Amino acid sequence: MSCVEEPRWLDEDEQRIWRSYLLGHARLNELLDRDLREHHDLSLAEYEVLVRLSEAGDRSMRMAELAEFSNQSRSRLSHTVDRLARDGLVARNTCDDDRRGVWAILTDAGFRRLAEAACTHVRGVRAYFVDAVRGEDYRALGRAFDAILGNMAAAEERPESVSR
Amino acid sequence: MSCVEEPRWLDEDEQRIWRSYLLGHARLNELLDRDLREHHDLSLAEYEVLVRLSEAGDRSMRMAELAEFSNQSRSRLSHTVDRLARDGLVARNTCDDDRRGVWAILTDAGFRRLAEAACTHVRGVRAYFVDAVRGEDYRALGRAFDAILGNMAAAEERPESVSR
DNA sequence: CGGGAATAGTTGACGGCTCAATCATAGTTC
DNA sequence: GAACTATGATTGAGCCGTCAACTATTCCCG
Repeated sequence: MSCVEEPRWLDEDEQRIWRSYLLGHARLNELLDRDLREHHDLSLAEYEVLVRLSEAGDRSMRMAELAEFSNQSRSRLSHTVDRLARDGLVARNTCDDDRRGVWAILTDAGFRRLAEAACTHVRGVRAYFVDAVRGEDYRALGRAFDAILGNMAAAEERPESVSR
Repeated sequence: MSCVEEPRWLDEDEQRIWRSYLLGHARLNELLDRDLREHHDLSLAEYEVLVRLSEAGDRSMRMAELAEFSNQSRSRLSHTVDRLARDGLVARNTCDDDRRGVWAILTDAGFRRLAEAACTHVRGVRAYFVDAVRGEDYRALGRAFDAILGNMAAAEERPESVSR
């Protein structure tokens, strides 16, 4: 299926900024992922899961909730937790009150690994992201992504989407 | 290998914005990728390659250069071009003056497919990114990612990196 | 010229992600 | 309570990306 009418194309500035964002994100992600893999044998996705578990009460969370918080599909989370469980960093426990459900639990080994990795990771996030941007622009960046998120959420509500 | 000394942790605002960015990017990317795949059977990576080729003189580019411009490793580009060539959207031509080299060439079918896809894609980039952000914040976002890119490039020059 | 280093690109194995199908359990309706 | 539907999570196939090894060509330097 293709698009029925010409869109408003991006002007030069709009395009330049869009591409800075694309390139910047790609490079940053690559760097942070590599740091975690090299030094701590964790992918960004795995790290994210450990972080969210560590912040939860009892260091545990239901799979569906964990999927949301760690920005992964349920299926992807299943696989990620498989790997983390294989390495002993997370354990699974079936849920008593809803026996379809499963709790993912951060083990002590998982907590220790996270503590080490967080140190490296935060250092990177600071050096390459937070501290690289002027404070005023940093706040603007926050507003920008909040707007993007809000707008996407609103678009999902609306009946006819952008693409045809 | 782990990190030797405590980093300066992110304060609440820094962290909130960092996470907005992570989530916003994840959702946006998902959406744009899905639009391209559903309507035009192209991944974002494939789309990017077609775009860069279409902008080059003669609709063709050396593989190494194309890899840079489309933000992919050379190896990844090889695979991506494999797929595009299999679908007849790109052709390969060995280079006359440097016989190690290969030209990737956008075919007519590739150009047509790109024209269709661009329409959908630009519409999405506009709706979900460019037009979702206030003009002032949009420019700030550009400055932010330019700073991030500049800073990473500078860091690569320096001897000792952030991670240990 | 000859040999070693550098460069262009490809390949294949492996791991991660997506998608659709599946299983098990829970809720709902008559 | 039987049948349907909805929900929570997993599975496996297939595609994509990464990494290290490889081939082929060119460059450099004595």
